Amino acid sequence: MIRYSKQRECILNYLNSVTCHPNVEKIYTEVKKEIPNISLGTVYRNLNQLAESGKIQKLITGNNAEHYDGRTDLHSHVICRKCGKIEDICTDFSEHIELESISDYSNLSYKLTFYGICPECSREENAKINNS
Amino acid sequence: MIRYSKQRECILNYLNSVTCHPNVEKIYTEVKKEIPNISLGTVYRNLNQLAESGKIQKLITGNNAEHYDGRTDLHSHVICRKCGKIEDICTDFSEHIELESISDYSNLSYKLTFYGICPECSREENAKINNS
DNA sequence: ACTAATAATAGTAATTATTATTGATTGTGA
DNA sequence: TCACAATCAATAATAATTACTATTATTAGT
Repeated sequence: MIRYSKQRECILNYLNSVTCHPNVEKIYTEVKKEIPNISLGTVYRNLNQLAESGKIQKLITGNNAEHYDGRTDLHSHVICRKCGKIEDICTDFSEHIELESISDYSNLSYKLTFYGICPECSREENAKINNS
Repeated sequence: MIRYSKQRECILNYLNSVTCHPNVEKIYTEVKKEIPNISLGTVYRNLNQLAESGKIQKLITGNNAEHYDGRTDLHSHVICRKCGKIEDICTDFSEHIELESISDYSNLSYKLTFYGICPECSREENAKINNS
């Protein structure tokens, strides 16, 4: 049985209040402002539970640290290869991807993730080249 | 300058000889059969280097452990939500995904990953339901 | 409202995956 | 062949996550 806790509510509220895709550390420090003695384990436990119950989304980014998204609708992300920043992609591809025909796995879903260099990192890169 | 090492060659050979998508531990134990005193650090270092130089592909699966793929062409994977098994998907979607129009990031690429329940895990699931 | 049952918590220890360090060894261009 | 940087094995260190335990808080039933 799942019962209320103000810690979990606070975590969910935070994720719903931002458009970024924070990692656990960021979530921890933000929620700490509301509940100063919250424990990191509590944050992990509740994030997993919220993701399990579909109230938030766990993102797999490859930046060896879990990131979370308050949006639960199907959408894509673009991740910067340099700085690891994550942004939403609004274009919808679902009409092009017919899940049934893909494989013999059941309950199929998909994740479409883009990787690139964000404008800020591109600018830095160019500055470096011009200076050398 | 990159120079030859039998350890790296052995790792690459192993990855090219299998169609599965092993994690570091599996690669380590397999390569150990050829080179018994190889060090785990060496496996990590060479996997990163091989991935960097594009000879193999690092997979981001969410099963908090890196997996690697000897295939370097653009293809998709399907991952079982239960047991974490990874398999190749042959269908090509690239014609549906126009990278340029996606975002203001440069050097864009994408990863399309499917999640589902594999036939084996489905069967287990059904057996469980029938027994209870 | 009171209480018993137990889910959730804080704090901390343990685990797991990965990277860094170090000093010895080895491959390669000169 | 020789000099030297790349690579190695072994091990220590770090980072991310999970597990443990005694305490606190929520909830269902009275």
